[in-house]
Amino acid sequence: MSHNLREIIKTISVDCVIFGYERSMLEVLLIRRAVDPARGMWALPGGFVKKGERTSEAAERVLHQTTGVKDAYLEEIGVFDEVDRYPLWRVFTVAHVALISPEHYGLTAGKDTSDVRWFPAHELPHLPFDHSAIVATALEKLRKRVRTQPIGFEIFPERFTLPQLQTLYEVVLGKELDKRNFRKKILSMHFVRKLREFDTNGGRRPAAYYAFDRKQYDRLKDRGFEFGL
Amino acid sequence: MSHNLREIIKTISVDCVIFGYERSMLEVLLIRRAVDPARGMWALPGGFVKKGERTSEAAERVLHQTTGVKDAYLEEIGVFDEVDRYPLWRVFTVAHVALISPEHYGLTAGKDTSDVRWFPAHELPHLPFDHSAIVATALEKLRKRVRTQPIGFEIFPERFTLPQLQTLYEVVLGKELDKRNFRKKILSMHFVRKLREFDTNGGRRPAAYYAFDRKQYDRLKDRGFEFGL
DNA sequence: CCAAAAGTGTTGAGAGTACACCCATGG
DNA sequence: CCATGGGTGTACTCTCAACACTTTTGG
Repeated sequence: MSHNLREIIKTISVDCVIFGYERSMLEVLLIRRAVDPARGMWALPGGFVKKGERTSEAAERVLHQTTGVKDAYLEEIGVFDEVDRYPLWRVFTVAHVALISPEHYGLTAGKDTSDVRWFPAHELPHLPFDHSAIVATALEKLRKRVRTQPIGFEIFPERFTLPQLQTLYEVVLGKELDKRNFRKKILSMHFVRKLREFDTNGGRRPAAYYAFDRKQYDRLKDRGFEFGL
Repeated sequence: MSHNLREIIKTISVDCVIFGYERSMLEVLLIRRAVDPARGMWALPGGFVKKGERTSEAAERVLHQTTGVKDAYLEEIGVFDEVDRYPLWRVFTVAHVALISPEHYGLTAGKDTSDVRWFPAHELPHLPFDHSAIVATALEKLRKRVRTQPIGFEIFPERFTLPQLQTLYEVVLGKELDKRNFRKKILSMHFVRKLREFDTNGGRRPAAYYAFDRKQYDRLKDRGFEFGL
């Protein structure tokens, strides 16, 4: 083992596809690369793994450094390791997906906002290396996950309306859902509870706010239930 | 890039959990380690990745070397990288699951059979490193997979009986299934067709042999359907 | 009073589940 | 003729999918 556990391992990196949900859109957080290769391009946040660190820890570190968020949903998607994916030397990268609530996220916390930005997941700029493939895989993973366990907790602020939640599902799944069936389904799971507050924005009937019931939510997640939509 | 693409990368290895189905049991292929560390112990087949190779290719190579099988179902399960998982130096391993049909498998092809053996998946010997955790994760993966797409094609010989297929599912899922419901389900998918041959072994009514219909099977797999059992 | 989105129930079809008896063979 | 496992059908329940109108607000 190395003496210096903070030294980096140049062969192994992590990259994070960080999803957030804002303005009724699924968005991905990109950073502007400050160093070569691909300096100046928008790319996935990532970095090399350190000697005393696991890849999952490296991914948490990257997430924390770019967003200030800890303890978010963060999951490995897979290894990306085409031989020439990185131009300078051989790098194996372990890709991760994260879901965070932009509200929890202090984007400008100590950072110049000009080098970290949300982009709509379906209108990303051209990305360097194999980052486009990584994003595509992350989206796929998200689509599968959405079908086997509820999302929302990780990606939403404290309170939200059911139409907002529905829009999230529609964006992720890429298809429209029936309002009534969606509500029926969500409410039957009992992991959200209605608040006595209302979203009074706009010329329309106010939408009731809901909040997640953490206990129920965790219980359901552990059981690993089906979520057919 | 290195000049010698066949040189190994000592930081990254692959390990394969190779499942087979025989004697009505789900089995795992282990090899007896010929070198230190853990020389003489039964362990997962694996090896270091080479410089000109992807991890998926390394896994295919390992599978081919130990079984003679190419083009089997082989999928990444994840990275296992506890800092001290390997006693000599830091090694990140990318674990894979494979399903093969023991019939296709020339176990003794050029190999001394004493150092490669099937073990019942639920009665494995004590394994070195983190290999037990890898097997546990592989089994979990298999359980999930079994629910979203049919297995059998990869793991079964050319022809098989429905009771055999049912037993496979029971072993993987760890619960008994109703004969009638199972047959109804399988037959309704039309990816198996009945042959005019029968398994006449034993003092019982002969079981009809079936074979997979590759086209239908692939079509279903692509659609990614639900397989509730 | 108009536009815009929130909210609300019912019905029919299909899938899953539970369940018991007869059949073909080898010994 | 007996033991062993193979093979078959039906009824009930529950979940999913389709579908239209009323409500509340801001402008």
